Amino acid sequence: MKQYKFPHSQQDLADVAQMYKALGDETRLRILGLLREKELCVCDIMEALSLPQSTASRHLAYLKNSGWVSGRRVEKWMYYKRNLPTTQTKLFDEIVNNLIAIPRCKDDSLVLEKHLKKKNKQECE
Amino acid sequence: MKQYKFPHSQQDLADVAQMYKALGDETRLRILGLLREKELCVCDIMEALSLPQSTASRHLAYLKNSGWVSGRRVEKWMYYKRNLPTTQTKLFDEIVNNLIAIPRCKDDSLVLEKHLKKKNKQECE
DNA sequence: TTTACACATCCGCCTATGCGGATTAATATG
DNA sequence: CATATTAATCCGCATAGGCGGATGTGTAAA
Repeated sequence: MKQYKFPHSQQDLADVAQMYKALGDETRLRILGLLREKELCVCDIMEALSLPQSTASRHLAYLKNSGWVSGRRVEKWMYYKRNLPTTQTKLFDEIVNNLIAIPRCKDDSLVLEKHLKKKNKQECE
Repeated sequence: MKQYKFPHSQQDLADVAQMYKALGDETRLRILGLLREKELCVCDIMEALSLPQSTASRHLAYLKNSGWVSGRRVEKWMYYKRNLPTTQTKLFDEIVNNLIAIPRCKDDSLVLEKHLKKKNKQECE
């Protein structure tokens, strides 16, 4: 899996989908919830969520590769923390509104416009 | 798959994960992009994105079951439109901040606090 | 009721991804 | 080097979910 960067509003569609994919798992959401404000090592997360070590580590790797967190080694421990966005942020409604910032989606809209203009009340209504 | 409702800030963790899962696919992001402001029928989406009919229909069903869109039949056509959130919205940074509103994540935080207090500088630092 | 159209669902196929125990790797410490 | 600790990766297995052609369903018109 390639590396993705936060934020994603100007990136490829695949990158954006990848970031959301990372949020589409209960365990990863719980981990992100813990990392909301604290930097934590793997053992903290394991114990707080009662996860097997391999499970905790695997999900942290997934979150890291999706661009949500980053890790640094301190002696024997790996500490993970959120990647903070570099731009101001918004939310759910914005999630959809911001899709227009993705080149592929912008192209799609143009195609749709052409299509709607062409059929122009001939079909579908 | 059970039905989910927008917005999800007070719902079960599984519901939240399901909504994000729906965003974790390029085709569904493109479809949501088209539905940003217009109500469209399946054939519009098929043609705008050059998708086979079964593919368009399947993704729309997924988006509907995840709570992102709703559909209504008008004669032969099925029109889909976004489900508008009922509360004000924010974005990426907020996505993580809002995890604390999910009961399971809140519980997790309490467990973590207990854990951190217990080890209290005995290990890991 | 037959036909046509728009759409939903079924189907087989294939890849992605979840799980957690076992193993490997990295980092101390003796 | 031997050992302990922490975390990453490997492994086999199971399920979710992507794909698109084929088939089924609802609606309308002839």
